[in-house]
Amino acid sequence: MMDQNYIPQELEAAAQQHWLVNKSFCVRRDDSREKFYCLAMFPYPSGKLHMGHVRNYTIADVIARYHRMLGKNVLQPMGWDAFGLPAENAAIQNNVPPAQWTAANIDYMRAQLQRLGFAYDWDREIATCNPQYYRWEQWFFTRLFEKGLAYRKKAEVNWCETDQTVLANEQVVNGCCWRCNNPVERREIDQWFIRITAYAEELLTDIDKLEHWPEQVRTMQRNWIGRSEGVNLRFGLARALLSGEDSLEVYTTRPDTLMGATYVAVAPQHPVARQAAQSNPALAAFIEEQSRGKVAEAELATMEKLGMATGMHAIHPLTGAELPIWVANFVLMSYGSGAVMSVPGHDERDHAFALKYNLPIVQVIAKVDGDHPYEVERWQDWYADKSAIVTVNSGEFDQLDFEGAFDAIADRLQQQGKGERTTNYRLRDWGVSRQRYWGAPIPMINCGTCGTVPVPAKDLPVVLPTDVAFEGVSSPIKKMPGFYATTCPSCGGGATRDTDTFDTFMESSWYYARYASARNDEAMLDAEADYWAPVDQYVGGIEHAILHLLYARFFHKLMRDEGLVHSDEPFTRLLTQGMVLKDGSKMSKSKGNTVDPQSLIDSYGADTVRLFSMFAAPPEQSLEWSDSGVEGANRFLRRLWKLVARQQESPAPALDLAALDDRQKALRRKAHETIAKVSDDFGRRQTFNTAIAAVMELCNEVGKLDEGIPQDRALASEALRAVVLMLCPIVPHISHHLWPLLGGEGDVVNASWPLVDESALARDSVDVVVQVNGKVRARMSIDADADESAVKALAQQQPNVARFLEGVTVRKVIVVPGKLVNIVAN
RNA sequence: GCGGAAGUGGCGAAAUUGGUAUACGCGCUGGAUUUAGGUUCCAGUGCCGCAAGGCGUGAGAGUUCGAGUCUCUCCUUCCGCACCA
Repeated sequence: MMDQNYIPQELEAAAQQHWLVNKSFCVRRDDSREKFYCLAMFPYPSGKLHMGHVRNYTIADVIARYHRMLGKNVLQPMGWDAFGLPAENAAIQNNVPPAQWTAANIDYMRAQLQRLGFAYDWDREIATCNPQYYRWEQWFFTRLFEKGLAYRKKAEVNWCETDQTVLANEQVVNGCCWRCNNPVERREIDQWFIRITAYAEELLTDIDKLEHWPEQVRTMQRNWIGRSEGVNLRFGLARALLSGEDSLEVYTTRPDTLMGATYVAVAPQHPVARQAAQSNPALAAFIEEQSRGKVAEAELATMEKLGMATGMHAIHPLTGAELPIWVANFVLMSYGSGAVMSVPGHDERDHAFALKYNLPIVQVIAKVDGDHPYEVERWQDWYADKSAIVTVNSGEFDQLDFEGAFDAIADRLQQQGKGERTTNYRLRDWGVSRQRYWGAPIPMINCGTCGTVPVPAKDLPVVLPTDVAFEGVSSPIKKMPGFYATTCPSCGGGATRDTDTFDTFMESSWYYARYASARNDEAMLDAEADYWAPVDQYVGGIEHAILHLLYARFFHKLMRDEGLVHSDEPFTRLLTQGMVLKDGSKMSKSKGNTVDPQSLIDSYGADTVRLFSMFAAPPEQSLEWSDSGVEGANRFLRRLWKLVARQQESPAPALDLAALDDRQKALRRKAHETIAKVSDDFGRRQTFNTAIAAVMELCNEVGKLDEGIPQDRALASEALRAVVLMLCPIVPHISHHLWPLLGGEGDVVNASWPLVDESALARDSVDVVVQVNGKVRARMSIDADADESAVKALAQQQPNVARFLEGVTVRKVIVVPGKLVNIVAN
């Protein structure tokens, strides 16, 4: 006899123990079934789970369990993005080595995940700080180096003084460090880069293949890669530079406006600017000020245009005119060649700059219909519309449309060896060196004789020492000769290791593939990875729309080209879950509006927390936290428990379909309509909130059945079995216990998703709404197979309809079969 | 500035293909059970109106027999990018 009261704590522990002992979610290759790889973005082991984790992992778990019930071979692994700065901060604050802090956090959070009942294959668990994991990353990096895809260069980087480290462009948010929010400085330092720009075109075009990704993410990646078509062209220099350089390269997407160029502007860091500054202290001071780079980028965009003349001149490649070269604060050294041809007649920035410094402004583009005389303030309205413009004041290139002018001028430059068509990208190569301790050591050795030498595969991994003490904020291994002193693999002489570590985005760029061959110590990836890849469903936060998801796509292509996998993209379907809010704003420690999942699990059980998370909003939308909503979720589970308990009191007879009356047929129809709707919500729409609502409706109907009537009990039994199956992915623990009580065989986690009995959906009669001029005036129940003219006649006979038709003429009657009749009359 | 998403009861939300606006849940009101509180159960709950009925999906227009849904203009909020030549 089952307990009349729902007590989740004990039954959840029992279910979890059952799954663990039976290794219910440990999977291996099975070619007889379709595979399904479901993955949630792995957590950073920060200490304990927060509500965002719970939501993320619940969504993925529901999807994984649903596909398992469809009969697929489902892999859902879990691991730890274990390297990173917080471990060092904790080490410095609490005097605990990062490795120890991280391991303790992992143990605690693993227990929390298990307490939530997630269907993970724990045999595949990985932690990126484990040398067995990062050795393959080190090996792969040396392969990239050998292929010329990884290189070292001195580069100006974003330097965070607080964290003592370099940041990727992507880690600079509004000119400040993404992590500590302090202003970022610029410094020149030796760095390792990976040539992501070599894959820019493929990364861009393959976005089109990601049809099951949110459009928002695809757009963001397209913009980030930032492809543009234009021309690289060279202005002659009136006097050659000291370096011997006698031309100045610029990039433009609008060569059609070349005849309107009246000056050339270079970035403050440009060689031309530097040389000019040598004999011009005022210019030197200006450049120094502009290079300080303390200004947030958002302000930069709206900042006043500032500049100084260099006194140097450039020779226009087509007219031969001498144009002044200016240093301008709005020209970026990092895009194109760091120099632009300025066309103040048509470019807003060039225009503002020309007005300010009294430089000539020439119109060379006109609107094609000619109705609109050129007005400097208004040209932006039509200048960008390349389909409706024509060149003017451009000598032999006059009266051409955009493409005509583009081609004529590009061809001319090409003929004269002064320029060529080019494609430019906003995307920069990926700087992966970090001057931090808690990361994977970069497997490179600097030898005084041989230069930079990769650590040979047989010597990998380069193990990060974990028994360290921090003095200040800087990396301890930089002061550990035991770590960095080594011999050159090439000449055998004394040499030093690189003491930098990899950007932690390196580890998260390929972990999804490693789960498939997590215990292989012979290779980075093997045939198992090829079997499971790509991930069929990836679930994570929108905050990774660019960084992680672009790097992972890049890595997948690198691994493909190394022969490790044979697909082009790592994630077939992407679901970006919304934020968890409380009182209208994002839950965060700083706002003090967090809810600790652990205390909720302790008081209500994991199923209640899971149910609320899935019920309160669709997965992509933000979720407003509500304590009473959690109560409601728990109340529903208690009701469900009681419905099943009531079933246990007297056994249900076999269902006798022929004996059902209309009321009973309606209930059975409701049950099967619900199965159809919930299947669609789970599979196609991924709207679990409406699926749950539909199941609740069905339960409300089941509650109205009369247990004194044998066939009512039979119907309740059938409906409740379907309810338990449909809820199983969301609330697996209670389902595990209710399933055998309802006569289910075996573990419910291995049961099949319920099927719709089409015959149950049939209707003898349908309810139809009757409108007069679009307003509902009556409802009528009619035979399901009534023909249209009969429906029209019946509709007009409804008393309340007839009342509204008095004194007017019926003009038209529209019939939507099975739904409504609209009588148009006046 | 550019790009994207959204705006529906007191609240979270639903309405999937242009066809009954507000399903489901929360909250609230009344009632039953209870010594009481809580739990549980029953009934009610968009607004105005005694009713008939009218009004109602950010604002305004349009298309249509019919618009939360489509088109245009505008407002607001959130998110992303931001001098990219």
